[in-house]
Formats: sequence, C-alpha cells, structure tokens
Amino acid sequence: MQARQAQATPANRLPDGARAAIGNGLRTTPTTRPADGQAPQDGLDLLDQFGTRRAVRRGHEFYAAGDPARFCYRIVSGCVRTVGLDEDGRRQIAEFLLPGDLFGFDALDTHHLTAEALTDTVVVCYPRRAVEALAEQNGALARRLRDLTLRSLRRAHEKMFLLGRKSAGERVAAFLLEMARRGAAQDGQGPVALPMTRADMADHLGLTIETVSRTMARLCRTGAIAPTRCGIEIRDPAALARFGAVTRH
Amino acid sequence: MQARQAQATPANRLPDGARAAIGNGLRTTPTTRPADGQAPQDGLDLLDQFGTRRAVRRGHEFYAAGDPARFCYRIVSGCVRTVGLDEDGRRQIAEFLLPGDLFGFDALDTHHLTAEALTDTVVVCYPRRAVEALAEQNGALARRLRDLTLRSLRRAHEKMFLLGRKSAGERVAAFLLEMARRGAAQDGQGPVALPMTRADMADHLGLTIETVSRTMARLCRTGAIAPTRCGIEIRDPAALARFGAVTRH
DNA sequence: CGGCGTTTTGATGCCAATCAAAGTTTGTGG
DNA sequence: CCACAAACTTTGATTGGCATCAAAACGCCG
Repeated sequence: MQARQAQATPANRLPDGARAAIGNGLRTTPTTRPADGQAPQDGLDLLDQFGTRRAVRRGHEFYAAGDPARFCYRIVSGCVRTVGLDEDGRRQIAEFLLPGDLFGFDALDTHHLTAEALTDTVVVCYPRRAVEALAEQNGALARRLRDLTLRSLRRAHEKMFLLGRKSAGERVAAFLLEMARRGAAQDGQGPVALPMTRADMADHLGLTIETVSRTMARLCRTGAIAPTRCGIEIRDPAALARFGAVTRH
Repeated sequence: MQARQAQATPANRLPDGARAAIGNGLRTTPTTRPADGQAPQDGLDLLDQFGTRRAVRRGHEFYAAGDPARFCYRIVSGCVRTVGLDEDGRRQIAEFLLPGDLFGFDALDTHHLTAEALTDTVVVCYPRRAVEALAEQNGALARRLRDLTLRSLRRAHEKMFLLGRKSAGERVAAFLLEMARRGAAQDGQGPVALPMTRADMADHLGLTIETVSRTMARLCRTGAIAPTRCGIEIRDPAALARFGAVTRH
C-alpha cells in the first residue's frame, strides 16, 4: 500500500475539521452557541448557560469506567473514544465521537466506559447536577435527553449486528462509510479523516490490527479508497459498500 | 409461519392493521399491578392506568422493524425476542425479554427491531401517546424512562464487548449465567429455563447453531451444567464462569 | 541520524463456520 | 393413540477466515 500516491496533498488539505485548530487557548468562559437569533427549539440549548470550555490533551481521559458521573460533554473540536476494558486487557471501543457529538450522558450514577481524547480536544463541559435538575423541570430537555440515549441505543444495536454477523471486510467498509458520513462528506466521496490508530479501529470492529491493515490494503488495491496523509479518500463509495459482500462466503 | 390466527378484532384497537391479527383470546381489562398500598415511588406505576392486557401466541410479532411505534409493553408471562434482520437474512437477536421486563420503549418514531413472542406470552400494553404525554408532564416518569434506556444501553455495550472480543465458550457461558441471574436463580445454582431455540441463542451470540450445541455439550461433559427438559441446570457456577477463559488462547 | 511506536506484509495455526447426516422432539392428522 | 412429517438438535468431517507469530518498512520526534 505504500504506493505513496503522488497527489497526496492537493489544495483540499483542510477537510478534517476534526483535527484542525485544536489547542488554541482554552478559555473557561460560559459558552454560548454560535450566535443565532432563533428560538431555543432544541432543549439542549438550555444547557449552554452551564457549559464551560475545557481542553484535554491527546491520550488523556475525561473520565474512567467506575467514576461517579459528574459531567457531560459536547465536543467542540478534536476526537474522543469511549472504551470498555476487561481484566485480561481486552478492549472494546464503543464509539468514536467527533465535533458536535455529545458524550457522558450515558451514565446512571457512574460511568461504565472510559472516555479518552484521541487527539487534543476541546469540549464544553456540563455539570451533571445542573443537567438533571433542569431535565426534571423541563419536559423538552428531558425528552431531548431521552432521544439522545435512544439514538445511542440504536447505534449500539447496529454495532451488535456488525460485530456478531459481519465479515472483516464488511466491518471495515461499514466503518469507513460511517466515518465519511459523519465527517460531513459531500455525497460520500472525498477525504475522510481517521484520527485513530489501527489498534483503535481493530478494538472498535472486533478485529486485530493486522486484519484491519490487510483489509484496507485490499480496498486500496481495488481502487475503492486511497490513502491520504492522515486518513483515506473514498474513490468509489459503491464499491466500498459492496465490499465484504463479495469477499464473504 | 403457521396459520394460528383468530382474526377477531376486539374492542380495543390493535396496533397495526397490517399485522393486526396478533392477539387471540385477549381480555382488555385495565391492569392494576399487584395491589399494594405503597406510594407510587416508581414513575412507571403511573402508566398502569393506561395498560391493557394482551396475549400473543408463540411466533407472532408485537411489532416489526419500521413500524410506527404505537405501543410499549411489559411482560406478564412468557418470553420475547427483539430481532434485527438484514437483506441477506442474517439475524441478530438484541435481547431476550422475560416476565417483568419492558420492551418497545426503545423507539423514536418507529421501531428499529422486530419483537416476537418466543412462547405464548401475556403482556401489558401501553399506548405510546399516553406514555409520552405523561412523561412530558411528570419529571419522575421521564427520568425513569431515561434510566430504563440507559440500562438498556449499558447492556448493549456489554454485548458489544461479548460479540467483539470473546470466544465461543465465553459467550455461551456468559449467556447461561445471565439467564440464570435473570431467572431469579437462587445463588446462581439450579435450573435455568431456556425457552429459545439453539438458532436463537446462536443469533444472539454471533455464533452458529452447531457451535452453540457443541459448546453446551462440552459444558455438560465437564459437569458445569446438566440438561433438563427445557433448559439446563447449573451445577457449578464457578466452573461455568471460568469456562472459555481456559479454552480461549 | 537514530530510536521507537505504528503500520504493513508474510507464514502458519486454530477456532469456529460450513457441509453432511443421523438422532430427537414436536406437532398434526388419521 | 399412533404414525408421520417437519423442525430442531447433536455429532462428525472438512474448510476457511481471521488470529497469531514474526519481521521488515515506515513515519515521527528528539
């Protein structure tokens, strides 16, 4: 795969907004969302008054499994992983979170996963007490929080399907397409930032690093994707979607 | 699929005209929980006034993936599975639900899984509109519903770990221990009902029927469990918990 | 440049899938 | 109540996909 495509750095080098402009000054000012005069339709807007900005360096954790759940977060920039670990050191990454995503809301009294910054990350941080208190009184917010959790649950079910029933090829292809979609990819084509390591992908997809690497190499050879400096570029979304389906069986 | 449908449409509306013919011989008495004078600490108690009893025969479905979410359910007796299916016919069973369990609450506008009765089942059935309306006004109920979903999410994450990182032996052992725990087993010993088929277990654990069967046979040979008429008996919970750990690697 | 962590690539092995068939249980109809 | 068909389960033989082991190539940062 080291075919090192010459055109590796065209003008469109910025698209991974995920990792652009991260570590600049961390203020702790009460955050207000991108100013817009619209009415607070989204119950989550209510939280903003309690939010404080916080920067976390790559590799550091927001909270660990078992910690009392004191804060919830919204990502401003950067990338986060939620990790489950077992006594043998086996790891399962539940989700990768990108700018705009919320995390830490999936807790009862304590967190059951660990949340770590994949890259230098800036978040808005909400005290859980405030969230709960507000939700108690405000139906819209409560509703919104439940929706959030329901969506998360739906994704988890899809992931269970992926892990239980899909081949390595399908898993990798599905993952790349998901990242493309979430990375605000235009029409499914174009560059996709992959700020995580192969080990992270492997632990997310229930595979080994070697299998992930081999599978991506194969995808490159078929021309469905091409490697870029810090991610890939999707050349043929349809081929990518078909992949695994052909390999399997 | 078998004929077994008494097309009678009783007094109360059935959820879905298409598949309406689910319940036969169903009374529609307003349900009250086992009478107890205690205050309604549990927000869910509020729902009882809206609940109606309904019987569904084995193999029939409560709702299908894609259906508008009109009802939620609590199991009185019987057993239910929530199923995800893909175009190739591959199946993933998200959960088995037992008496006392709730299901159908994990929906936004439509259900994304199918819910089917594993055995003849009796449920209490709550109109979703009523649930939502009540939750909008009642913070305790809203909170309770979110907790419910959060617990479900936590289980889903554990299942992702199981599917992504555990061996066949560990999966089967974990499943049996879980069923034992949920079946109100005394101290983890004793009989465990397994109302589902091997195919169901396989589709829940991301394995094949043959592998499930072989693994259980091995567990029987080691004396950790023993077969019973319609399930198993756990003879040695510790050995069961160790199983897979020794086999793996 | 040189050390180190990550990624790629290759060789080999093993667990679980697949293929196949016998054995058992369940349900149906005579 | 029995006979038979269909579905489910078990067991065996074989294959194959992914893990594991191993080492080279690459990229990063001091």
